[in-house]
Formats: sequence, structure tokens, C-alpha cells
Amino acid sequence: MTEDTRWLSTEESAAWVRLVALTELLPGALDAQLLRDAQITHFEYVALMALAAAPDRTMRMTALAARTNATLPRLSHVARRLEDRGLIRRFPCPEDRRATNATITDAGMRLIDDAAPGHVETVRRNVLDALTPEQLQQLYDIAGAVLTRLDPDERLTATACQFSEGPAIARAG
Amino acid sequence: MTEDTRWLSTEESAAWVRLVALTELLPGALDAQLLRDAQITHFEYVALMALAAAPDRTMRMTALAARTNATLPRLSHVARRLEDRGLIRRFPCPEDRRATNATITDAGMRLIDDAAPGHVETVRRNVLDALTPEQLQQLYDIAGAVLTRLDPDERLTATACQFSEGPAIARAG
DNA sequence: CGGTGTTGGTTGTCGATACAAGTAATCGCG
DNA sequence: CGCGATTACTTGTATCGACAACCAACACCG
Repeated sequence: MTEDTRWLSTEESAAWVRLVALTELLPGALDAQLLRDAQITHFEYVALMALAAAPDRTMRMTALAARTNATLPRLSHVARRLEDRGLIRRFPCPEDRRATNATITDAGMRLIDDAAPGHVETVRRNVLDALTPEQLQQLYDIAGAVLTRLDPDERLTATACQFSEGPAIARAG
Repeated sequence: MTEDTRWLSTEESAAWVRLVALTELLPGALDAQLLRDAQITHFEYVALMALAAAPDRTMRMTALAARTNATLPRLSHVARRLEDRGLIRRFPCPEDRRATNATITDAGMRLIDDAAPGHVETVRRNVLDALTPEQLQQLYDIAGAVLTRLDPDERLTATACQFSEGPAIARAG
């Protein structure tokens, strides 16, 4: 066996262990608050927010999957549950009859509007308020550098635009 | 309803979206490589590494759960599977007969020794090699600050010591 | 010593995701 | 056209983790 492995230095190991801990704990914290206060997972929240911000509140399933960093089967299952709860609607895409469009309903809009303040508060309390402005910029750069490795083609890369002020239901038609 | 929500600024939103994407994509990438090359999840790998580094290769279940950022039921299920595969052994703790000790077996040591180079390579390729030394230090500080919020009591907080050189099977008795 | 509360761990059930397979529509190309 | 390849999505199966309920052992206290 080739023993040319470059083992981790003390600094590398320390940073890596903390990053792993963060990726283990953060999703659970986000899900816990949203499930408790709005009966949706963080993934469902992000998906609904993406639809709310889209033109006509509508997106193709594939586009929504990329936007939410999800596989298509996963999104398909989630969409069925959201549709059963009346939060979204699905219908065949007129232009490409293979495709499916998803639209967030008024009930869905109300739900995310109600959930947004609590979620933003959770994000602030658990993450943003712990960082200085310099660290916020550093986090942006670091996460960007890592994402370039994890998702080289940038097929997923969700763009920001999610937390603007006021109820989404008033912004979109 | 109180409308005193402090919505996210553009910079905050951008950094947050990237952090969320990172926490969604990184675990999958780690699991994919380890499952493909060593038939274990990243969580199982971390648990086995913790046992390998412990005195007598042995830890109490509660201590191992804290070390791996896991709940006790989760660890219990994982431990049963690892025991079925002969990678660990469990036996009652002599000093406290409520407690259970877990020990990594020789087969378990061989497995992580074989898996370590590929895993380290994955960590380097996906994360560490994308960062400058300054960013490594920044990541350490940022993750530390966030973990203080996510785990205030520091009951979980795994300590680093996992990626030193040479086969673990030669280091521990 | 009993009794109450707490700690340590396991088990059962349910929900959610990954993966593979399947279906339907579109595209490309002779 | 017409046939294979690709795209878009859904469905089925198996696995994994969360949560709650449970049991056993210790701890403290009168």
C-alpha cells in the first residue's frame, strides 16, 4: 500500500472536527424550532421560500431541487406531502409535458410568513449573532471555497434572496 | 404580533445560504466515499476512531455519544449493527452496572486503518485544500463561536486527536 | 432499609431519505 | 418520420434516525 497519505496537522484536525460537529448539530437545531413552531422541516421551509420568491410563485421540480440542494426523488416525496397538506399545488408544465410545475398556495404563503420571524430569530441566535462582521465575510468566503469543491458544476448553488422584509404574501402576486 | 423582527441583511443572507448548502452537501459527500470504500457511514467511522483513541480502546456508551454528537438511542442502534459486524464488542461496566462499555475489536481497528487514507484524502480534496492557512484558523474560530451557541454546556464538543500518523492498531494496545 | 427521583441504556414505532427501477415525453439523427 | 438516447419525474424498497416508552441500577433521604 502506498503510504504517502498526508495526515492532518493539529490545526487542520481541530478545525475539521469543529466543522463536522457544526454540520451535525445545526440541521437538528433548525428542524427542531421549525417543527415545533410551524410543523415543517427546514428543508420544507427553504423549498416553500424558493417558490414564494419565484415568478408566479411557480418553479419546475428540477429547478426547485437544484435550488434546495436536493435530489429529485427526495423533492418528489416532500412535494407530495406538502401537496397533501394544501401548501403547494402541482400541475403538468404546458411547454414540456414531461415536466411538473409546483406552485405555493395562499395557505403555504401564510405559513411561511408566520414561520419566518421565529426562524430568523433562530438563525440569529444560533449563528449570526455569534459572529463579527469580519467573520461573516470570512464565512461567506470559506463556505464558497468549499462549495466549489463539493459542487464543482454549481448545479445546486442556491442564490440568496430569502429573508427580505415584510410578508412574502404581499410581495408576490 | 410584534413586528420587531430583525430581518437579514444582504451579507447575512448570502453567508447563511452558503452555510446551509454546506451542511446539506458535506455529510453526503463524506458518507458516499466511506460507504463506497469501507462500507461504513461517516458517523460509524468517527465512533470507531473515538474508541480506537480511547484508553483500552474502550468507552462508556454515554461518553461515546457525547464524543460523536449523537443521541443515546441513535448510538445504541449503531452499536448493535457494528457489534453484529464484529467491529466492536459491548459488555456491562463493572463499576456501574447500569452502564455499558464498548470496545473496538481488532477487525474494527483494521477497518479504520484501511479506511483512513481514503477518508483523509476526501477531507483534503473537499475542504482543507480549498482553504488558506488563514481561512483554516478563521474556520476554527467561526465554528467554535457557533458551537458555543448550539451546544452551550459543551456536553458534546468532541476534542480533536483523530488523524495522527500511522496505523491506529499499532498505537493502542 | 423502603421509597422517590435520577441516570444509563435498550427497544419499538414511525417518518424521512437514498437508491434503483420504472414511466412518459422530448430530442437527435439518419 | 422512426428509433435510440436523454430528460423529467414518480414510485417502491430498504435503511437510518428521532422520539417515546420502557427497564434496570444507583443515589439520596428520612
